[in-house]
This record gives sequence, structure tokens and C-alpha cells, in this order.
Amino acid sequence: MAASKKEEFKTEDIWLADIAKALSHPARIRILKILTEMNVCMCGDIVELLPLSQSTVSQHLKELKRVDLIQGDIDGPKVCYCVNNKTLLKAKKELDKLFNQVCAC
Amino acid sequence: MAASKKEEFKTEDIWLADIAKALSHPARIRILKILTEMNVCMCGDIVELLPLSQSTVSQHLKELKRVDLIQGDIDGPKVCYCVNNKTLLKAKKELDKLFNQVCAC
DNA sequence: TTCTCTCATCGTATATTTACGATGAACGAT
DNA sequence: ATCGTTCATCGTAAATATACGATGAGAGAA
Repeated sequence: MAASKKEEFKTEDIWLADIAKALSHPARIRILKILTEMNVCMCGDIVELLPLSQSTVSQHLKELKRVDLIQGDIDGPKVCYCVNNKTLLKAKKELDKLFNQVCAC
Repeated sequence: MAASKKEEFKTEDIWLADIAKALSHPARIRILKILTEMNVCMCGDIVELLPLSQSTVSQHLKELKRVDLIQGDIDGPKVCYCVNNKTLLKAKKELDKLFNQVCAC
């Protein structure tokens, strides 16, 4: 592209688009579900459940962390990942708001 | 990248990720809102409201059409765009389902 | 210390996205 | 038939995303 023009939009729309971007790969949708289903949630556990290499999974986790949808707590050599309920709640609320504005339902 | 591995995931997760991808740019969030707010909804009207060129807006409209979030009805030389309530409703429902699975709320 | 386990990051290749101007197709009006 | 309006698509450039193997950092165990 040329320079991105994303920053020229409203903060609210930029934030929602950013959350949507984090959810825009099936691996990341799956990771969120896995983190909820499992109590122990190491990166290695996720790698075993996905058809992706460790480094690729790590990149997807980074993208989810970037928008604060998940967090990783260091526990010795391991990292325990879990979903961030506060951000999920905000995302749910803002998406609801969008759909209520946009959808006749 | 190497070849994409998106197709190796569950249909449900792929669909939701695809909807999220369509929502992953603030211009497309804005377009959905504009289409709802306005009754007449030509491409040119949208171009005037966004800091983007006509060809770029047309590309964003194409991405929203790709996942059936909007539709364009040809009216002479014009194209009248409007949101597709059926898909919006499905997206709302599936996103709600995701957040109810994933979020303790 | 040395070995192992866990994970992030680096380097790299390729695909996709974003953006624009230019062009062309389709239609109504003159 | 020609002109103007509307919009999609083509061509192009540059940024970003996706994927992997290799490497390295950090912590606990031997």
C-alpha cells in the first residue's frame, strides 16, 4: 500500500477494527476457546492441538496479547496463558453496540 | 508465508474469522454505520465521507460484499448499497456464542 | 555446572492487504 | 451518436500477515 490511513478514523472504530483483526484467523479463535476449556494453558499444550509450529503459535499468541485479549503469566520456564475477561467483556459490549446500530434486529 | 493453513480449522471458526477479517479495518466499520444511517447509499456518497479514494472505497465495499455483510443493487449507472440483515444477524449470533463460550460474563 | 524443557524472537520466504491513479464498462441524458 | 456520471477493475507499489526452522534466553533438575 501507500501509507496506512487507519489512524484517520475515530478511536472507537479503530479499536473495534483492531479487536476484529485479532479475531481474523481461525487459529486465534481456536486458541481463545482452548484457553477457556483448559485449566493449564501452556504454549506447548496449544501447539499440540493446532496444525501449526511452535513459532507460529507463539506469533498468534503475541497478536492476541497485543490487543490484550489474553495474558501470559510466567511460571518458571513455562508461561501460563489465560483469557483476559476485562477486554473480552469490553469487546463483547462494543460489538453488541455496533450490531445494534447497524442491524435491524 | 508458506501456504496458508486456515482451511485446516473447523468451518465454524473459519467463518467467524472471515467475518472478523471483513470488520478488521476502521473504514469498513465506518461504511457499515454509514449504510445504516443513510437511506440513499451510493458509493460516491461514501467516498465523500471517508479520507480514501474512490477505488480504495470500492475495494473495501468488495471485501464487505465477499462475506455477504452488504449487498449492492444496480440502479442505472449507480449502485445502491445496503447492509445485509440476514448475515449481520448470523454474525451477531455467532459472535455472541463465541463470547459466551470464552468469556466469564 | 550442565542438561533439559519451555518459549520468544530472528531471519526468511511468500501471500495478502491497503492504497492510488488510470482505464474502461454501463447507463441516462443531450 | 456523444457526453457526463458512476463505479469496478487493472496495474502497481509498499506494508503487513502467515508460516517455518534455527537460535537463544531463562528456569529448574541432575
